[in-house]
Amino acid sequence: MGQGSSSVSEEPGRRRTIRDVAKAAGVSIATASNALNGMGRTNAETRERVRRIADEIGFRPNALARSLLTRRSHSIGIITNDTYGRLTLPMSAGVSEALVDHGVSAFLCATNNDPRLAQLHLEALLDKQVDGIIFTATRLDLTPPVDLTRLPIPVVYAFAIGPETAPTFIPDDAQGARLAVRHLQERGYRRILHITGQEDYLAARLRAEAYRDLAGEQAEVMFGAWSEEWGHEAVRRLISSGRPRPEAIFCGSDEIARGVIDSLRDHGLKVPEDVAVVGFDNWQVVAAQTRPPLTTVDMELKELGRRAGLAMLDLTRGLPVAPGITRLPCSLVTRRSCGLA
Amino acid sequence: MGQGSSSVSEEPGRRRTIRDVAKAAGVSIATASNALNGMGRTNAETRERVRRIADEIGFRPNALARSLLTRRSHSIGIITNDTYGRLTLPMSAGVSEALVDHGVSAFLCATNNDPRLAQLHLEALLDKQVDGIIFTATRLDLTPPVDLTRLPIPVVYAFAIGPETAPTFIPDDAQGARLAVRHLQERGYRRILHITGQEDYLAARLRAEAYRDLAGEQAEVMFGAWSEEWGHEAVRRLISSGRPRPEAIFCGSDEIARGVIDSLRDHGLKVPEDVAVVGFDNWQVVAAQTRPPLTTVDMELKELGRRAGLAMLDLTRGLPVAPGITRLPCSLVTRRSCGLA
DNA sequence: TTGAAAGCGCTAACAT
DNA sequence: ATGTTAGCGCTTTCAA
Repeated sequence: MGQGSSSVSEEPGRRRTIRDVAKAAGVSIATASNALNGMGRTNAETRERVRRIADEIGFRPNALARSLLTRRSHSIGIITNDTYGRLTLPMSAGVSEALVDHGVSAFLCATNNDPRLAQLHLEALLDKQVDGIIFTATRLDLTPPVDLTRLPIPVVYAFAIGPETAPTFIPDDAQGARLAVRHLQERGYRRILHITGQEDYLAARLRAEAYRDLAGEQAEVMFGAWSEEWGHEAVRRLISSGRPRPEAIFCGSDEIARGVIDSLRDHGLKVPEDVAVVGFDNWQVVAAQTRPPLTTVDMELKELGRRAGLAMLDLTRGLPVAPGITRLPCSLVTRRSCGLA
Repeated sequence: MGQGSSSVSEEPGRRRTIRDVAKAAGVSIATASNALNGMGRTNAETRERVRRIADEIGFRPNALARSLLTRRSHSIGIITNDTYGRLTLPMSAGVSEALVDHGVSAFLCATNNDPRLAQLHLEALLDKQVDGIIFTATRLDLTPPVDLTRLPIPVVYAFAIGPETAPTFIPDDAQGARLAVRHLQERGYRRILHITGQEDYLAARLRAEAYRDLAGEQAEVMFGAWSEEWGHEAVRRLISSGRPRPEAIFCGSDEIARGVIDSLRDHGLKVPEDVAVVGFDNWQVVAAQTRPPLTTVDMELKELGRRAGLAMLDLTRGLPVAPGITRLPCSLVTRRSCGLA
């Protein structure tokens, strides 16, 4: 009843517990807990008082204690093989965006594809009772460096293809490729060439296939490395082959596109007047800096991460989530490499 | 004593607890705990048996329960304003590398510089009882979007300058710049120009200052944007000014260097024969792709992260850690833009 | 509406 | 060397 007992602020270093709140409000711990979380079970007046006091003394519930009881840690793990950041950071920013409002935080584990490291990280995550794990990689068809199929918690795959039973979110590479090719065709470009990366990458095959479907008879795919250098080399071969040159080139990555554009210029060919070029990735540092700036396909990685985060949220709440692959649409960012908008 | 009671595997879904281990081993919970963690306090034979059984039934201690008692969560938070990844991911990979062997995991919080988001993340971290926070940013002189100075836990700054009382790890920009300039001078280049980014970036000023100290009378700094375009523009100005052209150009970033190199080529100047170029960042996608490949300064971000992680480890153990700025050496990666090795 | 009590899984005195 | 007990901070029956 007495409220003045300022014995609350003894031991200034210690964090306030619900005990402190209860004492200061002159109620029991249970009532304090109810007032802070429960709905309706407490007298409105009491509830207000408890909440006000909790606020005043700066009470914040210990999530560890709560989790121990509720068996939900409100944290998840993101396991990635990416150590470079281009894909993983936008993705996990998207994941966090979906989770942070629900008080869920994400442990980021960079494995560098090392099984030992991956195992270590996984054990730490499991011990910390994460509610789920999101696996993400630098290529769709990468096998996780550690077995994720027998875990007691849900696993979601993002930019990586998991087993059929697990929700998997990947960019719709075929749709992205169609976006690019159609964009070129709509502007009147007919003979379109596709210069892309390694054929053993699923993404490369998916894009090439979609391209072939649209490009007609003259469809021609040049597989190579995912590098600027390959862009140069491919153009060099093209020119020296003496064949009629394509009206447009759809590139499998912005880096390749950059090589292509530079090489085209070296050969006295103007982009887009002589040859139009489209890229794939919308990797700012590359796409915005080509001359002219590159029209390219954006995989919407942040949105991809957000969707993966949302799925994880549902999963941890016991809600049903469709297993299997969900392909998320890519968008086209138009700059100047296929003529003016 | 009877050990055969295979009642252990009731409820297959539930995770094993130390209770299960104790029961299966026919000892008390305390003894089981001691056998698993304590040193010496238990009979060697018992210890072995307990450990073996724990292993067999797949027991893993619940870190939440342990943390509640020990007041160490073995997790930390990394708060970054970077949503792009170039700096943050290598850094936090370094942090993790230092921590993972000690069972410490890192929550990654991308704030996008939004105070609301930062506050949200911070509260979640604090509630989860993280042992410490590492703040990191895309520029040294960035003010955190949320107050980090009154926290009950240690804060370490990495690639961001904190208050004097906090351990701060940043690259030694001056030393990096000297590395670049000396490298040029050792190869006989005399008139060296410095083209760099925005003057209001501390890093730009630090590098420019170090450059001026070494470059002698003809030292000249051109501040501008951190972009490839500025590299082009700067060279254009240089040429059209009609002044004698420099023998070498030290650039404040790889992107600027790329613009410079391309522009030089456009003007018919050969790198390194006519003008040598050095960059700063060693950002693979840029530095390895210039023609010729770029000799550049590497800030050793992963090592920086590792050091920050190590400092955090000490701090959470109550060991003394020197407050204030620690500048970590940069290294020079030689490619071909200043002549052959 | 409120409080007493049990207990999440574990560690750490203390007693045996 | 081992077991008993208390308790970390919280939620949740169940009784009052």
